[in-house]
Formats: sequence, C-alpha cells, structure tokens
Amino acid sequence: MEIETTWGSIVVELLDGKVAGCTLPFLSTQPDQPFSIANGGDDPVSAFVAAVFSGKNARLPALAELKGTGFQQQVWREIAKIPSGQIKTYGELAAAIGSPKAARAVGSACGRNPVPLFIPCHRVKGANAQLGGFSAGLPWKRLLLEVEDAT
DNA sequence: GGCGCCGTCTTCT
DNA sequence: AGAAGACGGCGCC
Repeated sequence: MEIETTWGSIVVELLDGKVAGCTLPFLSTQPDQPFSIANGGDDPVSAFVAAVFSGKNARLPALAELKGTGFQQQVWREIAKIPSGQIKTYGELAAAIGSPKAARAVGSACGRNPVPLFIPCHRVKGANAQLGGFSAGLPWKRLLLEVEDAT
C-alpha cells in the first residue's frame, strides 16, 4: 500500500496482511513544504503510521518475519521496545544485546532495518547526542524526533 | 567546540 | 582476507 504525504509517498509492503517492508522517499535536504500526511486509512497500518508522525504511541501492526542475520534481529527487537518520545543510544543498544563495544555494528544493523517507522530506528542517537544517520535521509529522523518532542 | 586517530564488531566484496 | 560503516573515546589544536 501507499501513504501520501507532502514529503512524498510512503510505500508499505504487505504480506499476508503483515508488514514486510517499508520505504520512504530519500531526502537529502528538508523540503520547504511543511510535513503533513493524508489521513484516511482506517486499517491498522495507516493508523499506525499516522500515529508515528503525530508522536503518539500506537500498537505495532503485525510484522512479517524480518530477514536478517541473528545480530540484526537482536538489534531490531531491542529497538522495537523503545516507546515514542524516548531515545536510546547505539551504545546502550549494544550493551543491551551483550556487546557494549559493538555500537558501530549496531549502527550498521539499523541502516539495514527493512521497516523504518515500524522499527523506530529514528529513536536511536549517538552517545553525545549526535543524530547519526537515517536510511531515507536525516530530514525524516529530525521530523520524527521533533513530533515526539525528543530532540 | 571541532578534528583526527585508533579500537571494536558485524557485514559486504 | 580486506574494507567499510547511522559508533565511542581520547588526545590535540
């Protein structure tokens, strides 16, 4: 399915009614246009996406099995537990998994997250409040952190 | 504060 | 094997 926003359309791949993939248009710079999302979905998926962009917590829709290495799965599982408005650092996640020094590897795993928004990798910052990066471009990350009042 | 180097761990060539 | 990455820490200007 596809969700229209002023920043481009968000594509969500569904498999068996479960979320299998999510793609945002890449933005290297923040658009002049203010962000707004076309509301209209009464299905759980668009409801969730709308909630994310308004900084609210919503129940995560069913996710298809995410393909990735064991390490990546651990990282994603850990990230999925971060509630809206809360920030964790790459180092904290690494420690939570059991390898406190694997922060860099954690960053790699985030970048390969197949379902941004559903696995809130935007709530992960560097240890010194650095933003790090974002698969679809930092403007998205900034936007999300802002609506969640977690900058 | 900003820049660069080295250590660390996983993944891709 | 070798290189690279959404890191972290330390030393230096």
